[in-house]
Amino acid sequence: MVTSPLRADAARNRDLLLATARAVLAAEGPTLQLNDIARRAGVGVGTAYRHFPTRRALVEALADDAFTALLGEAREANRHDDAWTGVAMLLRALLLRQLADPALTEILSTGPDQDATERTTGHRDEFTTLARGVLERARAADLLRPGLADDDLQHLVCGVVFALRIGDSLEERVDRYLQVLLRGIRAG
Amino acid sequence: MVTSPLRADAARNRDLLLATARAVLAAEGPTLQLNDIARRAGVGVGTAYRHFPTRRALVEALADDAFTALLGEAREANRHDDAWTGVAMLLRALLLRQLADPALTEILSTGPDQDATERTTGHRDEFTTLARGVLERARAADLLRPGLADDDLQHLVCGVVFALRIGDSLEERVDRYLQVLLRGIRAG
Amino acid sequence: MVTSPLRADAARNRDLLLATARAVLAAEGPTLQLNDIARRAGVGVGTAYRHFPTRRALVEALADDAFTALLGEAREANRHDDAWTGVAMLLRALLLRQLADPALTEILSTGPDQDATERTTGHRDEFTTLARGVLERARAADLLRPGLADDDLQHLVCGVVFALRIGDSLEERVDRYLQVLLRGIRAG
Amino acid sequence: MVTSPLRADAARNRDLLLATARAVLAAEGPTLQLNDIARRAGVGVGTAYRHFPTRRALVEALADDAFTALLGEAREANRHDDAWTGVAMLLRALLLRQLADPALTEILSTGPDQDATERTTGHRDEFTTLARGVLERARAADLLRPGLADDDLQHLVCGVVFALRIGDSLEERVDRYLQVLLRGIRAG
DNA sequence: TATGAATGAGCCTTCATTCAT
DNA sequence: AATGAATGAAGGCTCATTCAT
Repeated sequence: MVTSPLRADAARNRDLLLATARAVLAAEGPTLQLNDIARRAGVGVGTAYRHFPTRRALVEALADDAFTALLGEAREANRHDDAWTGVAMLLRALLLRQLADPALTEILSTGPDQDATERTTGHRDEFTTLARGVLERARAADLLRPGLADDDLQHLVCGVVFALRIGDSLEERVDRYLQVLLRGIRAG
Repeated sequence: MVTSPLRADAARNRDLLLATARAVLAAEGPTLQLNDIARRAGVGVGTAYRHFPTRRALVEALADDAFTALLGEAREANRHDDAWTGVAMLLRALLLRQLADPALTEILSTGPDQDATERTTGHRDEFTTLARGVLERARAADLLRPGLADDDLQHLVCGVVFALRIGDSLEERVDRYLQVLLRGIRAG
Repeated sequence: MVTSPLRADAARNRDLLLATARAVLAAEGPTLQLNDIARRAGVGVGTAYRHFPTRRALVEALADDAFTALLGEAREANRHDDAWTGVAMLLRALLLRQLADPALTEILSTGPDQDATERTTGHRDEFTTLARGVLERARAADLLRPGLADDDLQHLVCGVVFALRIGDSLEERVDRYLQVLLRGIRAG
Repeated sequence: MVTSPLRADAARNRDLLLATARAVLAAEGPTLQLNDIARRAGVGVGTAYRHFPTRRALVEALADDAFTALLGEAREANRHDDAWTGVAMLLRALLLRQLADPALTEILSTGPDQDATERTTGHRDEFTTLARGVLERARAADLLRPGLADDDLQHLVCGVVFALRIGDSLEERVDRYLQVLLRGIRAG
């Protein structure tokens, strides 16, 4: 079954809702209210529910661009000659993409069983595969602290994101925290 | 003026409410609702509000034991001969206490301006002082990665707590993550 | 922009709420509770709040007809040839409209700063202007006891309404009290 | 049955409650809350309820002094040589006492059937008798507008009180409004 | 398909009153 | 007699979701 292309007006509404939700998410934190988004988008609640039957579906749609970009960066990390540089690229991308889009953090911090769309599950699987590649290479070269599972790394990055969001002046702390993480997971 | 000891029945209710809240917090996450706690404790809503006028007051009361214990451990870390061991003791205590009591994480992850009681503000100040002592000693011995502020450390530990809570089998991951953090913040 | 006409069902609910509120107000005094009105109207609370976001908005809507009618009568009073008859018409209308609709008394007895709608503020302003016209004409002809401000008159009528509502058999006392007032404010 | 004299401490508490209630009434309007009064008086709620089992009982106790003083003035009015002066004295006293003590207005604006104490009922009866005397004398001398019942006068004064309380700068309006009333009720 | 009115469960909070201490 | 903790009905309001138009 192929998803039928949206009618022009339906597509416009969908984009409008996403743009509005993104703005609200950035400005007011992760308490998305479909009602509120619909009103601000100048669209009926019913329309909002048609496009995004659950809050989760909306969050996934919001995160989709960031997730796609992240996959591209993960592929690049995988291709890089130097194994450790690959790890650094991967984690850096994972960190920055989440900082730039809180919706992505919500997706990555929760289980795949909560995914509303197959698309997100697919992204998740692909990312897992790519990350495994990057990390296995590093492990093969004894660059990674022994005992760290792939999931551990992903969780730790989420943790760093959380740590960064606690205080102010986030931007100037990003590299500091990233270096701590990288040094911490490195062998030796 | 000394706070008068509670009447026996009042003390019983207070404890009942705290125990209930602790159980709910552990089982269902940080969405404490005073009404709900009161109902589950088999106590009138009014009683809950008398003891804890706001959600924050309840969380602080919940966290109080853990916070007190943490202070004791921080003092111990401060007294330890070896500066680096002191740091490890401090961060380990900070990590374990939060894992054991989610209320403590809420207190530590939010601003002091939200504190409802002076007692909590006092704890916070004392912890800050103790931590500064521990960390300054380590800095004086060039044991700590340059550029890390005291707050950074506290935030990073909160981040590790967050990371640990994302997945399952939390206990077996604790030491792994803690080692990553310690290695990451160590100089050299 | 014209206020769009309500959908048929919305209009029905609005009218239902107003009718219910009017009945309750007449029967049980000025303690309007939105929750209660909604329940009695057989309508969800949310519906009540959608139509009347505050108690004040409801009271203003209730008083609207009476206020509009009062404005008509005030215009008529203003146009009447005889200045004193104009005064009598004005005060009589002010008195009778309040007796017929307690909501109007609430509006007139409280400050314009509490108005929820511009419409009510507009009514209030227009009434003030009309009343000033009527009273100025009477003052110019030395028919009004010196020293009485426009506001005094309005307050005194509210006072007479209050006096009438204290006891029973209201109707037969109206003219008596009105005559007392008219004689009292007349010069000489 | 004679009311037993209060123990000294009980009398002290009673006075304390009354003084507090009077202050609150003056400062914050007629929404007396027994709980609140008790707390402000530094007395247990239970004690407040012992002394004043209902809100009404408290209001009556509050009004008692004013009511007693009013009776004295009514007697004086009754004794005055000039019948019309007697009326003026009576109404003036009735007006000023209410302005000075809102509790008195509440008593006078409600039915005798709501009285909690016999004492208040007695006051009410005595006042009625005295007022009847004053007014009958005036009627006998054809000084009073025909058709006005004793109750009408009392209600009208309550209305004037209400009118005075609507706006600001109450004091400077008292005499103006009182003159309106006196002129209005006078024959001719 | 789009709309937005309607719904009502459910949370927060207050306060009059009772009753154990 | 005094105290004040406990109670819980009740009111205010929000918001996720459904459904008539």
